[in-house]
Amino acid sequence: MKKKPTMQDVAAIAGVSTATVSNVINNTKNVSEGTKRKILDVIESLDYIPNNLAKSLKMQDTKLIGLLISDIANPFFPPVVRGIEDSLAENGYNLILCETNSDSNLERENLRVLLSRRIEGLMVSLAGSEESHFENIDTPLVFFNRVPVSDQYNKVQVKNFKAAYVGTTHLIGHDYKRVAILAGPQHLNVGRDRLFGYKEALLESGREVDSNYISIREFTVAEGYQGMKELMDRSPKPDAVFTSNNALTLGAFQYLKDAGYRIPADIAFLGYDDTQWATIVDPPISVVRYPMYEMGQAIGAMIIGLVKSRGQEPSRTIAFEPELVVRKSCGC
Amino acid sequence: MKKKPTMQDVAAIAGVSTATVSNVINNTKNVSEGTKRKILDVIESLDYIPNNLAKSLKMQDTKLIGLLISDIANPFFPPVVRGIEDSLAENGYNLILCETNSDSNLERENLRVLLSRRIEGLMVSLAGSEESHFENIDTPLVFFNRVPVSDQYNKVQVKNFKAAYVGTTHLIGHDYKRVAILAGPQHLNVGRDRLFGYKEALLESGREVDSNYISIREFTVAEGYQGMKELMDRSPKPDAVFTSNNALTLGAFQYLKDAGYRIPADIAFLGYDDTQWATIVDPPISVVRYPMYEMGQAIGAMIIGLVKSRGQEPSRTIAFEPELVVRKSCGC
DNA sequence: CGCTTCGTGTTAATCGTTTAAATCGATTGT
DNA sequence: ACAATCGATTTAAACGATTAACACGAAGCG
Repeated sequence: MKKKPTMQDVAAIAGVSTATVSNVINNTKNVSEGTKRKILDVIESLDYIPNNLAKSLKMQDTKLIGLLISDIANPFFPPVVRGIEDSLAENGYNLILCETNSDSNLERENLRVLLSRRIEGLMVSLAGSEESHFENIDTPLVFFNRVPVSDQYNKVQVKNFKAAYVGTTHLIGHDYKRVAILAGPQHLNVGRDRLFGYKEALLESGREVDSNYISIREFTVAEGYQGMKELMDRSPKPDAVFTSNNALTLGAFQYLKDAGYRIPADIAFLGYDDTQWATIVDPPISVVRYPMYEMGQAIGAMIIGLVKSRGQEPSRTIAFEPELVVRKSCGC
Repeated sequence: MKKKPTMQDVAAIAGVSTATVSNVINNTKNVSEGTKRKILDVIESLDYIPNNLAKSLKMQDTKLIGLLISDIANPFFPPVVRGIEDSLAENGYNLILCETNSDSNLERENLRVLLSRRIEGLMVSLAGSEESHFENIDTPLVFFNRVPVSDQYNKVQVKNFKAAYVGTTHLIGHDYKRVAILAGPQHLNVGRDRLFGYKEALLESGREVDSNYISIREFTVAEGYQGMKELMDRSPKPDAVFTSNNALTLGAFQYLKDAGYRIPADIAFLGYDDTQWATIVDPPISVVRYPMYEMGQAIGAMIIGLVKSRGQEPSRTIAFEPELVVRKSCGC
């Protein structure tokens, strides 16, 4: 761990000034072939790597973008993050990752740290319903997935309402009589909008909304399991269910298996997000899905755009279309 | 995007020197209650957030740790990264994530930018078999998952040999006659060691190693599918298979389902890594697994330890024990 | 009363770059 | 022959923090 060589060192050994060294490194001015060669040789022999902190300080840019999410282990995020990373890398930016564990206080703290690191842009999937700490930051900001309602912000979203609407309508269309939903927390847009979509589909086809067939749960596997059990304990039992998040889907499916229900004979099943296992379970399950990698790319592209335009653009929202993938777990 | 206030600004408005401001922010010297209050007020009113670049430059530390992996969308990584993040956050470090897409050239490039950002430590799961670019860096370094053979490095590993050995032995013990393996690339330690473990188990129990029952494949779902097909086209067919990676497991399982084989009646199945779907497929599959989150924590703890001891410690290797989880897909 | 000690606060150098402005010798044009 | 121009290089001032060294008035002490 000896001290790393600096540009001063390079300059001294090559017998030139730091300005010249800087100029050959960045190709920013003409330097004679001779001195250029000499400098490059010294750089090589010292294993000199420029200090980007100093450069960033002087240049007022860091090529660093922050990402603030609840939990990378949530299967929704990895493909999205992959898309983001690819987008950023293409533009020479690096990603600094912070997890909030869905805790708004941690979110606020992490936000401060990121800002003090002078990130040039920030992408966030909200921890909770608290969003005031984002109000006056003057760093380009893109929300995705869990987004605030206010449209003063840039967002990359999913058509949550439509996803649930399309899914529920599909089930209704195949003549299931008692369509249930495993819904998410109502303080999150993703929870609310999907429940609304479900209700609207019911109402539009002349059905009633029966709260017995609605279970509102946290977005976890365990809650999905419990929620599904709760729904199947109703009498009469629902004959179809839409699980409005991937964790809920997994938990619900597990319960139905454990309890010995046959799908779709006893109950039709429509899940959320096209996870790896959707096609290998028995029966392969139908789902409402989004192009997650592409969403990630869009998020990355949007933040880069904002950074380059120095935040002059008006706020935009991109909303991705859901796609219904019909397999064997419900009417088809 | 107006210019952010600096410590100079705060000092000027509060009518003190920057030294004093710095001292109240860092609690590093006694400052009278009065001036402290005044300074804090100014900080508040300006929304002043210290510039960490300047601090890092002066202090020669960044509280930044690099992570170099092939692809966050590989289901192995998310839980590990979660563990790493938690470990780092606990110690006030941030994570900067780079993906190599398993390309050693990209790996080398990313390494350079990370070093130029003056990360204090680096964690890497190798892109390929090329590792020379890590040879002379004097930044604390921890390899995990895909690691170099040389024991001059710090590593957090998995007992790959043992995992395959234990798995294969289990299958042999339940009297399967023709135990096959879906093995990984032999230029990676994880591919090699698992194949060795399989062979060793066979030999030790007096069996022969039959290359007809070995399919060497890339670690992808598609290759798993093809590889499984290849194995089932042998005559006589294998009556048990060990799939030595999670992607291979998924692909292989998919093929067996598609081709209509019954598990374990037609073929016993032993998978790798305890993924979310292992328990909901039919039958629930037995697997060899590792505590991924805990591995992540260990990796994080190790790099922090190295950073704090300034790299004085001798190289260490931590190797996690595999655990055999027996479900319904093979003899039990 | 003179000397030290103490509590607060300031001065100024420093970290490692970038870059506008200055320097300096050689070349060019008239 | 002399000014103007040009190309290559250097000088030195930033960027925004930290901190050793110093300054200064008040208090303590023999």
